[in-house]
Amino acid sequence: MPRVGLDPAAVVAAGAALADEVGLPHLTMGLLAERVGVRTPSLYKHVGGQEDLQRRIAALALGEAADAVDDAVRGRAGRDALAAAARAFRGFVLEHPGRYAATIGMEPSGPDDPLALAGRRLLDAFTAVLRGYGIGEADVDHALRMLRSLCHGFATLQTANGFQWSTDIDESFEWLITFADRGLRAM
Amino acid sequence: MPRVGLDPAAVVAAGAALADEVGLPHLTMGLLAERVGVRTPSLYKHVGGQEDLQRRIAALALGEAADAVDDAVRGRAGRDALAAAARAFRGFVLEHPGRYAATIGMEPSGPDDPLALAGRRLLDAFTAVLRGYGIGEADVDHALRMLRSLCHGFATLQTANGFQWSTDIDESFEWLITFADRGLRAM
DNA sequence: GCCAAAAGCTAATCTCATTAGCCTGAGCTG
DNA sequence: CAGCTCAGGCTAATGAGATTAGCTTTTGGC
Repeated sequence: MPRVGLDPAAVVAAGAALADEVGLPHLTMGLLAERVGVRTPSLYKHVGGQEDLQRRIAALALGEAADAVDDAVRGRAGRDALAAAARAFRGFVLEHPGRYAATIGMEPSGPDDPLALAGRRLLDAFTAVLRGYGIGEADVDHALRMLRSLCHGFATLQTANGFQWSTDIDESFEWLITFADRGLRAM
Repeated sequence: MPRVGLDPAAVVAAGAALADEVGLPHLTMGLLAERVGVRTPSLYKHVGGQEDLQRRIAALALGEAADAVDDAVRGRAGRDALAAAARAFRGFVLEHPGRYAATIGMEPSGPDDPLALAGRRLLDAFTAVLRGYGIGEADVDHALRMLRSLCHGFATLQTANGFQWSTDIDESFEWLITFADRGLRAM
């Protein structure tokens, strides 16, 4: 039995990649095992099971999304920052639909759960965008939720093919950025 | 063997109700069979299988959501209409999270698929809201997608417990309605 | 070289979805 | 009223997937 040299991180990374390829619902332990070159039960030496796997994929995805948004925002402010953040976020979701789907409905088990930390980082990245608009203390949380709903809603609807009719989707997204920017500036 | 008197509609309705109670992922054929008082295989006399069941639940949900939004909007215009529609939509999703979840990622098989018709009705209801704002022809589709992303994103994030921190969620939703209203009026 | 733990594996179990094939009762026909 | 048909139930069987138990082998530290 040649050792493959797996570790939890490798399994999770492979699982995330596979989820992006075949869709989260079709990510099965057997398929993942085949992908990493072991028999199914061997996976349980590295992850606790499907739920644990999905949880770790979710944490990975949120961390990557936070990195992407962070990078995009760095050095920008105002509308530039907003547009860069929104595009980076949507780009990430479209490029990694499977791993992003793993984050939906996943609740951190505690405040030091890696999932919670990654989620916090993503949130902070968007908070930085708002800072450039000089939003009042009382409105920051609401504005954050609005931005998050917009980006999350748009991106998930698009990956689900939820926009049926013909108008160009990228154009709609740019329109939406402009809409949000104007609204925030008008506060 | 006492006949139970099932038909597809009854099975779908029970399935939708059960999905709301236990969550869509936990809706199993066995559980549904028990709920309607037959053995599992008997369900297949009424629906084609899990995928068909979910499809029908989705169509039911979209139709009900369209009804709810339609009713809410009737006789209102402008901000009143927008607020009523948004609240009705979110209310529906929060009250029926399971059946609404069934609609996500579900693509109509053709233009006369009941799913497509129900989706169209829901869309029309929101289009009616926009009419009151006198949005230009070129912007209607974008604005519609924006509203949909906002409502869908907010509602699904809320049902997934995606809003962690403490600020009141209903308050955020009202804030969001105001934000959208101001943006639309400023066009 | 020896030992313990880690990392594989096979075999077995359990839950579900789905299919095959049987049975019956309800309604219609003669 | 007897008999036919078929829709709607049922039991039994199959097959996918997740998971667990328990065995074996490699690997790293002494």
